[in-house]
Amino acid sequence: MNRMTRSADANAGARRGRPPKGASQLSRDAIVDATLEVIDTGGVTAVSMRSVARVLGVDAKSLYNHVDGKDGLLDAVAEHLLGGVFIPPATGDLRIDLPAIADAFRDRALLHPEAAPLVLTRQLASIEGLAPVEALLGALRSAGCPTEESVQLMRILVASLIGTLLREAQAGPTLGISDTGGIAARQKTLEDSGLPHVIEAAPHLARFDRDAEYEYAVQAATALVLDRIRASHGG
Amino acid sequence: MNRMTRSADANAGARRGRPPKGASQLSRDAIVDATLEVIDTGGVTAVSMRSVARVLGVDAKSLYNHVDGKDGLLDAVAEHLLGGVFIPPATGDLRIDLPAIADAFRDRALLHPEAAPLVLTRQLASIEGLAPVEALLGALRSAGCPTEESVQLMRILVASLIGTLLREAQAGPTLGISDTGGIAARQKTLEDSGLPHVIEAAPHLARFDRDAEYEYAVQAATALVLDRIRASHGG
DNA sequence: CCACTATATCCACGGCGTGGATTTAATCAA
DNA sequence: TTGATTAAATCCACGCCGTGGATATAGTGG
Repeated sequence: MNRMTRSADANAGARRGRPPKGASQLSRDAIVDATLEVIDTGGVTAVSMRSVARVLGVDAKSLYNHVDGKDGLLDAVAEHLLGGVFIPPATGDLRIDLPAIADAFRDRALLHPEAAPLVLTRQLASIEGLAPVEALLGALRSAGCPTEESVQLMRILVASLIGTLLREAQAGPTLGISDTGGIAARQKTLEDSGLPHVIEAAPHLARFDRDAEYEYAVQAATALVLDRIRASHGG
Repeated sequence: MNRMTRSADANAGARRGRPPKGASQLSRDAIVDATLEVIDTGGVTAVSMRSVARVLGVDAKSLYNHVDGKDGLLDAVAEHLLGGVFIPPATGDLRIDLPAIADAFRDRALLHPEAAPLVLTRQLASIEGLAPVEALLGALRSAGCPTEESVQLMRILVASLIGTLLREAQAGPTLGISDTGGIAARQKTLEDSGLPHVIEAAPHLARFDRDAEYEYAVQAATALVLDRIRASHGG
């Protein structure tokens, strides 16, 4: 499962100049892959020019030939993930198409859970990652929603999707199994807050079902859009 | 506008032991204030134990007596901001109370724009910052919404508010004045995307009116809640 | 008065991002 | 073919960073 195994590791006293033709070239893609490996292992905070270079068996400064510093590296990772969102063909039914777009985005964003904050919070200037926007606009427009309102609705949908996924990603690798100890502790904390409605709702607040929350949010957002469209051009 | 001006600056060869009674004691609040100063000046990335200590005219390790490392420092800042959310008394009308809660949260989150990501993305285990949750639950419950559904709706509201404010904060200090050059450039980029609906909507996508987007999002979220409640216990 | 604890500084270590110099190989112009 | 240019790599070094550990000073409780 190594990278192309340039040398053993840690890059001890390697060749000095540009690598000969046949030799394995460092590439932007390989760098992004290595970075994702680091992220999966130790989280985003474990990413450093040096740690990524170490995975590749390469000098840190070599990365600069393919990527624009650490920030550019993280941008590249976000773009790579966002660019890989696969949205199924539209059916023309918003009740199907909106959830499908959201699902595609979610799948990609949570593929590498530790990398989710990157995907969800980086604002990239690039063209990559526009596919979901295009798909959402297409779905809304073909449902009869005028252009400007489509943009507004699209923004709301994206914002609440991002908010929902951010929470899901931050909830950690809690798989909902035998986390009951954590739940009980959380509930106790909430009950100690002294806030009446928080106390009343503590059992529900302490619990967290990733899929159920996501489904509920998507369903609500879809209903919102349908209402808006009905009210706008139907009434 | 200095901190209490312990020494001139950079803390050159200061006293060595515990400060005498009358002398200015370092405090958690002073540290949080200094951190916000650093954030306002240079963004979250400019925060370091050393930079904050420099502002206070103090050794970096002194901060550890009041704050649990750098992560604890940032948590303290987030808690401080979240704890200061002031929510006006409820009127009983969701159409007024929900926007009021959102406004209070927004005001506080954008008070220090560079610190917004902290407030919006940190998950804090503490009791602080539960006020908005309490207020939202109270508003929903007193509108007749059952406990569990109130929790679900509250989560949706929080998620979309966070998503919206995150976008607003990331949009940078664009004050909407004479940014037309940037708008035009953004529109050009979008038109080069090759995506038909993006191209069609480019003029709207390129533009960004902070307040208008926020108002629209809050209004939509409020409408969503009203519909849900009507459908649920009214129908 | 003495032990203990709280609060401060100083020192030091290993890791970080990256500017700059150097080395090697590929590529292109003549 | 040959020489200049460019691309891709390593090495070196600087000034930051978080923080572990030692030390010093002052308050505090028996």
